[in-house]
Amino acid sequence: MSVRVRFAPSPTGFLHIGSLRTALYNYLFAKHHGGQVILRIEDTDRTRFVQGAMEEQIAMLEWAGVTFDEGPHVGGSYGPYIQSERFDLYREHAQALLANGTAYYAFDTAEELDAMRARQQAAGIAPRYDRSAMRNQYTLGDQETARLLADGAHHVIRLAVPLTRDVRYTDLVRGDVVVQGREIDDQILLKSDGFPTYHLANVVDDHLMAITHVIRAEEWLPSTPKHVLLYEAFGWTPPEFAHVPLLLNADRSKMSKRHGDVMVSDFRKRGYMPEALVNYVALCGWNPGTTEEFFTIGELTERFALDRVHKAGAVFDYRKLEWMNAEYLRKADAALLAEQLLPVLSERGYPFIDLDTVAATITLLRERVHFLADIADFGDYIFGDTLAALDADVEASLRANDALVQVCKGLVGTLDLSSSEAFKASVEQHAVAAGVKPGSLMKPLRMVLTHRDVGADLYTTLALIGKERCIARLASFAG
RNA sequence: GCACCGUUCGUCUAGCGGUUAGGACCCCGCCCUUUCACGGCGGUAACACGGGUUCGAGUCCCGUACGGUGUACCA
Repeated sequence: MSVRVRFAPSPTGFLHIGSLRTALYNYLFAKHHGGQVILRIEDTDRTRFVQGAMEEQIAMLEWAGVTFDEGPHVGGSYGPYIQSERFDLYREHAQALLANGTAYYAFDTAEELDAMRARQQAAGIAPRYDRSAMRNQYTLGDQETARLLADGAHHVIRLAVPLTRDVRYTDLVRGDVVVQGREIDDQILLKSDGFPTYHLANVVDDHLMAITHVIRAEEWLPSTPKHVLLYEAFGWTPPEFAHVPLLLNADRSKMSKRHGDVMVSDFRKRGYMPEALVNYVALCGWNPGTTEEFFTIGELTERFALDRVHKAGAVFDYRKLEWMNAEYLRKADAALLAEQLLPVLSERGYPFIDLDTVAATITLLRERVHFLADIADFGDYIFGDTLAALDADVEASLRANDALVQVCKGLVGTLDLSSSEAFKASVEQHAVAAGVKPGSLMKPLRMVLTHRDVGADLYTTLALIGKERCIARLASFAG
């Protein structure tokens, strides 16, 4: 049987970095086995729906290179792929459960349920739906239930969890998991508004869409027994489950907004390359078993296996991500990067610069920065005509350097940028005349010409700035 | 509280009974470079604790501690 996995986000906002990783693992696993990846939108909670969230999430996924074989945006033969368009299906299936006695009607109000929980809490017992004390099909009887239903009373449908047995399943990441039935709540399947809960919709859809492997985050682990029970109630074979570890904040809590950027769009905005983000995130919880750590998404697909997924959560290390982005920045094609940098440059008000110059600047400076856009700042003395203001003290000490002033003056007429050697020779000539070693002039010269004390090789930098602008800068300093 | 899951350097991790416990990020030192960075070399740093099992345990078992997740008519 062909592998079919699904990524099932709910359209309540932007795509979380953890969701990206879950989607990625699904994608890698399916593609590794030559299977299909399905996108399904779980919008059964009408109150949390956010307009445009689905499109945003798809866009971010595609930016990262995670694509789908089926989904609301590409179609497929198991649709519709949006749960709100499948409501009849859930109702029918809930009815089937009612008919075979694995589900029942309940009529409790929110207040009654709150009171129940308060009582349980006071008594020091676990809050769980008390089937024998609340207003439901069991306590009311079939006749009263039918009457209430006929009256149009608000009701829900709950799963009748068998109290006396264990529920067990094998998790592909964690191994065997056993939970006692009495620990599992009588989960609501169909809400009083007629909409299904996640639990029902998820099981029905996974079955109907022929999903073979459910790969999702660890937070779903505690509710998996309910799902296993649902498959049983329907008489279906459950899919394989794999619960992948969470991405964590530095304090080891579930990765969240308060501790830094968590939306994929944030990372994109900050200038991360998708290849770097995917590579890094893949390594949070999975490794190939070797010491290699650079992988394209294709290589990840080749190597990925669920049995090499780590069990414990991974603290998200922004610094290592940054390092990895820098690595990708150094290896990427300079011409391609130049095209990406061009709009940034014009946004910052630099005059039009030809692509080759931008590419050459990127090649020159990329190993000194972590992000492509940093080059726009770092290379301001190449891209712009005017230099950043000089610190007053620095300027004073520069002007106090007689030899430097003298050399700069001389260079105005004789600066030779035809080659590195020619440049050095022209500096040397004036340095000797001024009675100083040429080497001692390199730093101050850089200061005069770029207003920076650090940078790439001076000759190459100057060549990029161009003779004309260099001479103007020398003249403005020495003149 | 209860249930489930987890626990190797600060962080990501390798390890699947016998290792000087390896790699990467970070940090530090040296080299390269009259700058910065890259690069190269080297260094600091970990098996949560207690019992077993075994000739031998980071590796297997049981406890304890700590942490996380869940405990909704949210997903």
